[in-house]
Amino acid sequence: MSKASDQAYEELRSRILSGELAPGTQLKEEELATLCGVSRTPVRAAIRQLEAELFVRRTDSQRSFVAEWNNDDLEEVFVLRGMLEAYAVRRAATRANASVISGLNAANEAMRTVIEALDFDLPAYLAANARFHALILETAASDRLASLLGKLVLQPVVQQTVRAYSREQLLRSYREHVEITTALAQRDPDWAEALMTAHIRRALHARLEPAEG
Amino acid sequence: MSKASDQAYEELRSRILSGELAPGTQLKEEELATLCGVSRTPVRAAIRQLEAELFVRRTDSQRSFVAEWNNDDLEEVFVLRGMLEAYAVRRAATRANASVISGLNAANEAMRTVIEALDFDLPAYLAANARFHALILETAASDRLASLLGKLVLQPVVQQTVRAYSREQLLRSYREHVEITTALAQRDPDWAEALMTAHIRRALHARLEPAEG
DNA sequence: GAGGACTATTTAGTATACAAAGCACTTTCT
DNA sequence: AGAAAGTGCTTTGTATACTAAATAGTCCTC
Repeated sequence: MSKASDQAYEELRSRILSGELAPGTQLKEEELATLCGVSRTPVRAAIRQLEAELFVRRTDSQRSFVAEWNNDDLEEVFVLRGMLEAYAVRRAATRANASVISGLNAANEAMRTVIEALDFDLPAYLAANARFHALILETAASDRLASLLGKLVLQPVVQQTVRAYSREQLLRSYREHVEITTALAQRDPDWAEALMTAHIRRALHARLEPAEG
Repeated sequence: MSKASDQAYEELRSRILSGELAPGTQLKEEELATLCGVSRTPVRAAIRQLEAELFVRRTDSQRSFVAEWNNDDLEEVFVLRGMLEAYAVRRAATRANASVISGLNAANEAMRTVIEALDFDLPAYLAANARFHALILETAASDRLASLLGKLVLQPVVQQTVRAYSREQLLRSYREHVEITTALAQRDPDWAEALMTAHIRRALHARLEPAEG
């Protein structure tokens, strides 16, 4: 995409994530065009993109709304994401080199630093987490897999998941990342896959049952 | 989508499937607009749709080309499709009712009829095959899963796969469908899943090594 | 003759005006 | 009063003209 399309996309995406455009809100092209300071054309492109990424749903009569999430949707996304990320990490295990491993270690260190800090820096945590998963996906070297996962790694979901985490759960998640990294360094696809499956599954349950700590 | 967009989409899709728009061909909006008898706007929408479905790939500089397929791409798609269809049939196993089972049986019967006929009717075979898989997907009742699989059930691939099949292989595929149907009727998710995984995996190998019969 | 920059041509992106389709409200008929 | 049809308003779809970017081809320089 180009300038105006990107602008519209970023603008809408961030407003959806922040909740300014709440779930269920109807997205009207003209209104959004004014909001983003571009014409309807790039707004249309942005909406279609967000629709492909499941941030937006479309009715039969072609009207767009900010997607709403119930527990079934949530479980569905986590299960699918679990399958695909497990496959990704399996592929990554046979492709990871020293530079990948050190990249993963760096992301893990960043995450630990955030967790151990006195005031919790959510954006930094999310960035480190995203870097870890993105690096694995990149190492898996599968365009199609990346394209599918792109539609499932839904930031609002992850965000809420992290909010629901206690510090102990965050630490546990960090340790899982470290162990996955070890499995990759050992080039053990089975180990990596099993760990990733458990990792994603734990995130689902953390999200379904609010943290107790 | 609406009239012009649909028209452009169908037009382009069928020309890609037929090979008239060969893999590697650059898709130029203006040219295609003339071809489809609509303006560039709906053509753009159609191209983006085909891109999401992986029929079309896009370069960094936003130019579009008909996707080319090598064996790695093929394997990747089959593996991903295998995972997702296995999950679909697992869900379907707990949701299938009598009407679903009879629908699957009908598709299977249609497939058998085509295989046993003297001159092989490829479109009829593909239709029966598609009906079987579509019905399972529908029974799985997961919008997101459907959306992901929609991007992977690539007709050109399936088409070539069937061409590569010998009559014996076709019969084997038919029998697998029958057995999957039985597993669903028994509401046995594990059985259904294992069968589906094997079914898709066999299709991959049939495609990779041309038929000997 | 090769490399690099400039220009022309091709192609995609954007804005805008107009057309068509939905939706909601009102009004009318039973 | 309820249902159905009509009408106007809202929203999306399409065409087209214009803008920006990228590519390829040419010419100049070394």
